[in-house]
Amino acid sequence: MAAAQKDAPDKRRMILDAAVRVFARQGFHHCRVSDVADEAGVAYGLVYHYFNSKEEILNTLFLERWQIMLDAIGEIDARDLPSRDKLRSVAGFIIDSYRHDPDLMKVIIVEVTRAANSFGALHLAEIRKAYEGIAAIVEAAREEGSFKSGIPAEFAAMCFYGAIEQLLTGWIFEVLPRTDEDFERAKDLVVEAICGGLENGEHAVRASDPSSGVASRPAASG
Amino acid sequence: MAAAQKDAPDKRRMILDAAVRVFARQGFHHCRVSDVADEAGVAYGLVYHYFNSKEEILNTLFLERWQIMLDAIGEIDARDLPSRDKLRSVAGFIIDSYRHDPDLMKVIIVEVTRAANSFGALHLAEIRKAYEGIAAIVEAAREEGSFKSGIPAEFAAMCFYGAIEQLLTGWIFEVLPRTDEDFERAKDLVVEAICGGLENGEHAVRASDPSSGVASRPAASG
DNA sequence: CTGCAGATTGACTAGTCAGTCAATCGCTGG
DNA sequence: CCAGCGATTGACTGACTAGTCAATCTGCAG
Repeated sequence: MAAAQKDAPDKRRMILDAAVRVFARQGFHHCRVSDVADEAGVAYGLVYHYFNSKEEILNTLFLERWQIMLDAIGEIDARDLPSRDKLRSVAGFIIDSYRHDPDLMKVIIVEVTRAANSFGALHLAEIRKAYEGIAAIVEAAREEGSFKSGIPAEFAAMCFYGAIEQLLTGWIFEVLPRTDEDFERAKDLVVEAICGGLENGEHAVRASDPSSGVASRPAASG
Repeated sequence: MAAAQKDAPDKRRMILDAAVRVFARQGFHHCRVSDVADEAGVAYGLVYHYFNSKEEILNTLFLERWQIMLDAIGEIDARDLPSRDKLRSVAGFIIDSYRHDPDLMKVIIVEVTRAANSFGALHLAEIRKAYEGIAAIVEAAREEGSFKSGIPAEFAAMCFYGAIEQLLTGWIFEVLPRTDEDFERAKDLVVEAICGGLENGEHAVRASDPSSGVASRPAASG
């Protein structure tokens, strides 16, 4: 029993950690279960001793990490802080998650978060909770008047989360620099961009009437 | 030759259109080439008459559409408009692209844009051009002083594009409502959120207009 | 020492599917 | 009417791999 609780979780964890590396390197669909087993240094069959399928490994990885994020968002929301600082904390948490384990975040974003036909659909409810957690922060800000009432909280949450996920994607694809300084700066910049806006407050540039002829056509073909 | 330009492109186009539907419905990895052939109403082998591989179909779909978007962004940038209106046009174009052909945009976002290990990496340069096109608009705004100089144009472009892509993802996953009105409103809201920011300018407009239909998305869901 | 139970092994099976290819179709020009 | 050629067909193959399973190992309790 002591062995069962010392060795067994050990190998299981080794398999999960190996899977993160393999999935991140080759992609879930382009790797074999034997790649994971080899990376973990265990026999092929042992993977199926701990997991029922290849997919279950990915599910486990996602759920483990996502729950941590949901807990973090909930905890941040409960703090007594200005709304902007709460969003800054959320951005900081997600960015630090990437910094701490880029492979895992890569796998979650690439293989789950955007996989509308497989894992994404399966975990839709979980993914949604993250939006809702952020929306709760925005909603409180709207009610207290610090955020615009004209932008629905759920909509604002999507924009905010989307901006952050795009930054992670930029790092994953190596189109954005990845020094410690870049990560730290990004935390502040993304909050400034979304909460404060891109426009200069001083100039107070008024946009033209949105219903006017600012044409946008998707160039219909076929 | 008349036949070659009338019939041949016809079947080819039927295969491409069928592939969009099948890829969107089942996902690129979860469908068979025979599914595409069946959907198109052609024989299996004909797919390989027009395309060298299953992947080439996806590449073709992506490149066709992405080029249209790059052209649109370039054309919008060249217009004589305030920067905010340019970004409004870009957002409008992308959102209308989704509205016009949701399956195609779903495939592009789900199978290419976020597929860091396969197609995404292959088309990284193309994807990047979109960021750069948006960044050019932001950069002009910074130089003329209407946008904050403290937020790098490339960074702002990532946030802006990320917010839009997240909206599309929300529609794809059906977590956001998809009426015509929702699409139209989203165009203005995303620009207001990113350019104007979520925060209230100077004064909190607390109990100004609670009955207005602007903020009418109930957050009552559990 | 013995036997159980869970951990571990890796060869094997069963099924899948991308891509091939030889045959056939159908148009067009001679 | 035929020859030629691209378009079209769909059965077939070769390669791949997720998941199974019977054998083996290991630690421990009796």
